[in-house]
Amino acid sequence: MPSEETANQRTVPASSSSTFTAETAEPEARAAEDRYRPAEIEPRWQERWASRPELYAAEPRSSGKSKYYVLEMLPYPSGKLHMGHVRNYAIGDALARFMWMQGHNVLHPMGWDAFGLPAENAALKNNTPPREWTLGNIAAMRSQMQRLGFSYDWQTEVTTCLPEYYRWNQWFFLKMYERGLAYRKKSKVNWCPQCATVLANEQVVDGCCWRHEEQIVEQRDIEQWFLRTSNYSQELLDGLDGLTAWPDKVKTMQRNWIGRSEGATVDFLLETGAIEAAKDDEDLDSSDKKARREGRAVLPAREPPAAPDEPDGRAAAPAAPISANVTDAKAESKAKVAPEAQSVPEAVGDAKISVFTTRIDTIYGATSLQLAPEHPLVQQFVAEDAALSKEVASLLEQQKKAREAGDIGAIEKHGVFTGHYALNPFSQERVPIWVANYVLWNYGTGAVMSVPAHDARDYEFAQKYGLEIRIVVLLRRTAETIEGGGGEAPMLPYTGEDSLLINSGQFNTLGCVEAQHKMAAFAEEHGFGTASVTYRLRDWGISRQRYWGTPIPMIYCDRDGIVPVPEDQLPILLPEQIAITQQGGSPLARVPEFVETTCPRCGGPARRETDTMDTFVDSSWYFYRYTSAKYDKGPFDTDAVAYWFPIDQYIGGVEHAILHLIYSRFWTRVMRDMKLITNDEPVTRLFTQGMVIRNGAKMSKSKGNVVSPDEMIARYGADATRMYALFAAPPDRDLDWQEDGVAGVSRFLAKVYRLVSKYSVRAKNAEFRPLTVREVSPAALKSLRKLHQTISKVTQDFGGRWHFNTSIAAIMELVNALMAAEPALGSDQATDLEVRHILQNLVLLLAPLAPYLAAELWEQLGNTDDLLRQPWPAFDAELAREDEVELPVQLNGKLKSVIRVAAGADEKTLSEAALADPKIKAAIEGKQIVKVVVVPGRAVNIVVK
RNA sequence: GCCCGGAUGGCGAAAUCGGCAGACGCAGCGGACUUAAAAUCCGCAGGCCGCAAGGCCGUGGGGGUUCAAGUCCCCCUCCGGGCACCA
Repeated sequence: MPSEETANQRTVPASSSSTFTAETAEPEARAAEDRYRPAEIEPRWQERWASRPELYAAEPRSSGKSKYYVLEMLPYPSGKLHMGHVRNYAIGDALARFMWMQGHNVLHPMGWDAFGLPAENAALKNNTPPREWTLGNIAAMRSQMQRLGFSYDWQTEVTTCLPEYYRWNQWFFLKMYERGLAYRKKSKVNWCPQCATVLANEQVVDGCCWRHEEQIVEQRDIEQWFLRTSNYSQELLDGLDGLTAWPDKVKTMQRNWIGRSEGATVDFLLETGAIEAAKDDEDLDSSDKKARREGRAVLPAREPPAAPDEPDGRAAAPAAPISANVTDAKAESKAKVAPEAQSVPEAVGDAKISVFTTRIDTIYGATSLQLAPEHPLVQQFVAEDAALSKEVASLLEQQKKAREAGDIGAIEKHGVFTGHYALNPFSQERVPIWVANYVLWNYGTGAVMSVPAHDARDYEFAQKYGLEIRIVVLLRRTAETIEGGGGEAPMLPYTGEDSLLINSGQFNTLGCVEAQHKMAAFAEEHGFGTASVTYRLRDWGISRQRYWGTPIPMIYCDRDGIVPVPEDQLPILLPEQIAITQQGGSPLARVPEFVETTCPRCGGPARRETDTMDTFVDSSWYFYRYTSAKYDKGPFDTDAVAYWFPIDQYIGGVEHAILHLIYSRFWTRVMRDMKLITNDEPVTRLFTQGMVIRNGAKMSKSKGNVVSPDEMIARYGADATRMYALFAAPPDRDLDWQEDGVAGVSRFLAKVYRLVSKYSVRAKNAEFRPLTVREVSPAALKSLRKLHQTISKVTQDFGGRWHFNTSIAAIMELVNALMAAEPALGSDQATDLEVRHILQNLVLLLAPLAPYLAAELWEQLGNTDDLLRQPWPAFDAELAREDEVELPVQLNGKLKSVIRVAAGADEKTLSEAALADPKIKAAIEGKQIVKVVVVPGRAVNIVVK
């Protein structure tokens, strides 16, 4: 038997000392007495791992193992990792290593979100080309990651600023253009007059330019490319219900962002004669509005109609038929104008005003209409009324100011009567048309009906301007007569069961909800409205007037208008020799070699689009590329994606809850509709880790509370740094960085090192195999029990809640227990087999948490194969079982004593044992026992009086 | 204003199903080893009263359910985050 044999091979007689020490004759023995030196261990293993790039590579799809794709959000290559990165990656790495050990085929990649403005700023500051700066930063950060020992497969590395990657951004863009999902239109952007350039939203701080703190950022209308995210609003919303393993918080944020609102659009006819010219002059924007109002998606003016054979009708809606002719004609004429010179004339009018309302049931209480200052009809009114024009300009200015101050919610309500009236389609009542600064042009139809009695905002406005406040909803229980309007009106917005309509013609006596349905149906029947749904989610403007991004593959030709770059001409390379200056506008526009090209259609001279894409485009699909990072026939190998997707676990900061995570859900659906992939969602499980804070604030340079990972590694080692990041708090909560805590973890690792290396010589004598409870020696039983209890605890934590802090605490307890049991373990009371079993399993438990130390000790225990592919320790319930347990005994719910009883004792035994306890006996002396509550395995409570 | 989180010793935290509140670690105190220090090891440690045995109080505050509440229910306070004249 191996156990006997190895026992005989013991090199040192156990009787030589009460605790076993390896003899100095052995070379390992000197190492064994040595201290834990991460500065020596870690670089040694880094070198060994670096020389074996296949070590962390996923196995072939045919491996037969079940796949597990674990991913951390890719970083922007700023040049240095911060502690937030370390925490994020330590979580992912622990999981990846655990999953390998659980026998999965693991994909665990890393890449770089490498386009973006900081590179241009660095270029300005240091006169370094953005590419050079970025690639240098990547190299530095990659080496930091390697020093931290993360198990990334660097063979699948993705860098978004390289043409091999961004050409597929361009390809996707062309595909979306073909499908009507990419379009160009004029839109408002942030503009800094001093920089003479467009700013990203992130560069606008409290309404001012980030470089010129006193400079208020203006809104300018600029032609931009948009992706039609709004086509997927409903699907993106519905999809959230299926994401059961996403945090509720993130789903709620996305729901808010998508902002679905159910209601109705209702047309108010403009009073006859108001604007002669308006009649029958359906223009671009008004047809847009009409389409919106009719619940259809709006197609842009200048793009081909959507393909009729849409896979499932989800992606693109048909063009609005009413305006198709007009649209096409305009598209024709406009396409011939140079892009810079293009301007979309504002709409000139409509014979009716559509309003979107969630409260059609209150329409009889609408005592005015309020239009947004930008509403086309307002423009028309203004044209013939100079005084009104001034007032409207001032309203617009107020709105702009408020928006710039980021404070649109607190704007003081102002409005002006236009002098015109519309007709309420239900009551035929004349309703004054106002312009108001609180009505937003980019939501709903840009016009609202004002019902002061049942809406707080409308009430405030009506009070101020003396408009009629007409109650049309009563609390049913208080209503006496319909005609008299006797009864109590509900608190402002009320639609509950107890509601009752009055003053509402044929709809009187209905409840609000019922009325909403009936009135929408009525409007539809009579052709002046329809039930409709509005979303807050808007199309995604991706044009950036910047250099360091993906060039948008479009060409402007004087003859042929906007012409997409033919696919076979991709990639459109970003020119690299370019002077970065502070001059405004797109830097690429000043590179003639880039701009000047020939039209793919007519061969004549033409100009390239000089804007680049938002970098969120890059990160919307990068994780698909990891599955086949070197593939060059498409963005990815669809078979590889089919195997690996969806991502099993995605880990990152909650700050990406909306932008990146909505965009990538959108992109996934577009790719699905393109038949590239079959999954609807990219990510099955999402985990958002907490921030790393120090001295009460998020680590940041400006707060001066940053701790550098390099410094921590130099002082305590990568293992201790990582493990502290997992130990100091559960991963979903904010983590308070305390350097003393890192020192504590480091001390713990040193203790493990001493313990294992002290007995490694002895352990090597025995094989490593499972033990049964029958064969273990009495001296080792306690340690083995603790070991298996720990295995159970750690395995549970990894599989479920990810509370690595308690896993680590459990392993610390185990090590403390082993130290206490050292006399027994070190003597021949315990066998080599048992020592090996305990130490080797301890090392396996540590493998995902402290990979360097684990690898080192794994080798000291005589193993030569890779720790990463070892099976996770097997839990033996028999070995873990305690035969005696302590149970609290309460008196009237208060702890009075603790009894030791056999595990699994029945109620009667427990009750008797509790009552026999001397402390309890004394305490209940002379009292009457009302009852004894026994919960086996939990507690005994004696109720007395 | 609306929607999410959170509040437990000097500090980070634990208590997964309602059953010994404070595991584990940090900082602290005492001791062993040492000429000394470092390192290491052992012990103490929620608050108040008490020489002690022991008692009382204690998970942001107030109420409730229960044999039993950090945990469940109702109300409130404070802190963090998201959204916001969204019609």
